[in-house]
Amino acid sequence: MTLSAIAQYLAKLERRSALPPRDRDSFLTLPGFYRDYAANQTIVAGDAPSTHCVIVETGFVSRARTLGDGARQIVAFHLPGDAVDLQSLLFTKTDHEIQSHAPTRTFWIAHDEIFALTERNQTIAKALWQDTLVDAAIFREWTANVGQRRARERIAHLFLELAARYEAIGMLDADTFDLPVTQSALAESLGLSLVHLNKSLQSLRREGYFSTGHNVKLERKADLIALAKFDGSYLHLNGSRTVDPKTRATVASLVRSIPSL
Amino acid sequence: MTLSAIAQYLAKLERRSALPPRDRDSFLTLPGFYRDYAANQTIVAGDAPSTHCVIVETGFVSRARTLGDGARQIVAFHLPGDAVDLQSLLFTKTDHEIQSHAPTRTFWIAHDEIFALTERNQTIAKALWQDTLVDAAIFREWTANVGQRRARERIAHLFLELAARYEAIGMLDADTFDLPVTQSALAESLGLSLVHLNKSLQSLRREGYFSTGHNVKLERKADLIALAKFDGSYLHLNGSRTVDPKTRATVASLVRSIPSL
DNA sequence: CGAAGTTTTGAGGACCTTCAAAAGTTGTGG
DNA sequence: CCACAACTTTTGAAGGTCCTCAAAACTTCG
Repeated sequence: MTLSAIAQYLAKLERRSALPPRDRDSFLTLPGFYRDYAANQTIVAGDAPSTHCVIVETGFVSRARTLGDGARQIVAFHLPGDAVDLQSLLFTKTDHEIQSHAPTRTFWIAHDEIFALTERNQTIAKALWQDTLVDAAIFREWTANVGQRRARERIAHLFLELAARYEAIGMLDADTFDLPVTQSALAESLGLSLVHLNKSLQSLRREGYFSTGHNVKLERKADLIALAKFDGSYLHLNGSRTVDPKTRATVASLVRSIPSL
Repeated sequence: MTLSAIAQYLAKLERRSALPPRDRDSFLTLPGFYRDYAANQTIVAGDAPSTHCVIVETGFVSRARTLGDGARQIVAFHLPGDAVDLQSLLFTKTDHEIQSHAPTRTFWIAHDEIFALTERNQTIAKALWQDTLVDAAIFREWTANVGQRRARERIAHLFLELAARYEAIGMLDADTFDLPVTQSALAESLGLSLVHLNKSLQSLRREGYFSTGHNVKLERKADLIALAKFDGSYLHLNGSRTVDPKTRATVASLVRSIPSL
């Protein structure tokens, strides 16, 4: 049994900070509608007006930015329970394309419904804001990944990120996860040419780091972590804002005591 | 006369959506303290607890992520009137270093003060959230820049982004802006080696695209835009939601009074 | 079984990196 | 105000990573 999109998304938010039961209900009753897509379809076009927030219930989705000359950079992959489009909640236009890579079921919530909810519920507003900040942390990590690592390390890093995120939603089984994208899409997400991505993938497979098919099985996860120098804390998957007030006060006073330079 | 850090930041927020006068006041009276830094100093360490939000009043600041092997990726530059650390407002730890590249004056506001304000003021909460979303859009664009463009185009793109952002705060004068960073830092922001950055810079200068010193003068801006395929809409500099024109004019005139350094 | 899409292979060359050192610049103290 | 140290920019050269082009092999699906 698959949980509804909203329930999955709620679970994701609550992994970071729990919500009171009443808030939970008002979240779960947000009105919206479902929409299904086959693989390789455009869910939101690059220049579409931004009116709804899309949550993935099942499937696999990418967000891409198309540059002037036709080059595309995939800037995020989204798994079940991810909110794809909160990034454009406060803008009138999306600035990127959303695309399905596998049969995908989405739930659509009008922005106005979200505003109505956040305006009367601080806790939820904060949880949503936090979620967009986690996305932003992932964007930064991707910039670092593409800017500082070379092909094999980039691949390893991406696979480890996906494994960690699948694990968080209970969909990592024996270090194996779905990756229903073409090598061409992988290349676009890693800033590599298709040919070079292919050869790098092969060399990693040959060395037994992982095997790939419709899914990826990490065979030598520890070695991959070492190869990519992976540190998944940027994913903020475990409760991060559970700081007891006493600690907070102590830290604050420490900071205050640092003299100006 | 330079506007205070908060006033500059408020002006930045209001360029996107105007605030009612009362909200403006509660924003401007946020308590905090100033801290000054010489060039090339660490403002926030990579593993520091996240307790305050830092606004740049004057100077030039970078945010960088250090990878396991010592490689660094600068993921953002911040100009006067930018809030550097809103990205970690809802986390307990920063995951990046903040560094000054020129003599810099910062204003520090405790997170708790910001929470207290946003909890009683929806409009401000939304404006701050929106600001973090704009930052995220810039992160995405940087990923695309590093992933899809080659050295000369990357440089052109970065310079055009900085020019647009300086222009928005009234600090672009004859297509000239301050860039008080070493080539080494530039290289770290663009995912290039120092040597290759240097040679690419030289070739662009030789062809008359721009001249550089402590500041950058874009001599052939239109050609640069074509070279980089630059489309600055991701910066969300002009009112993207609702700005009442009168307010815009007021703010603009305030901003105009900020002199160049 | 054929058509369309995807992965793989090969080869040549461009882009970019690394290493190492020289030249130029900035800041400091005598 | 000069001299020296530290830092930054520039140069050269060799080599690796990665890209482009082009075509073959493989897979998927109607």
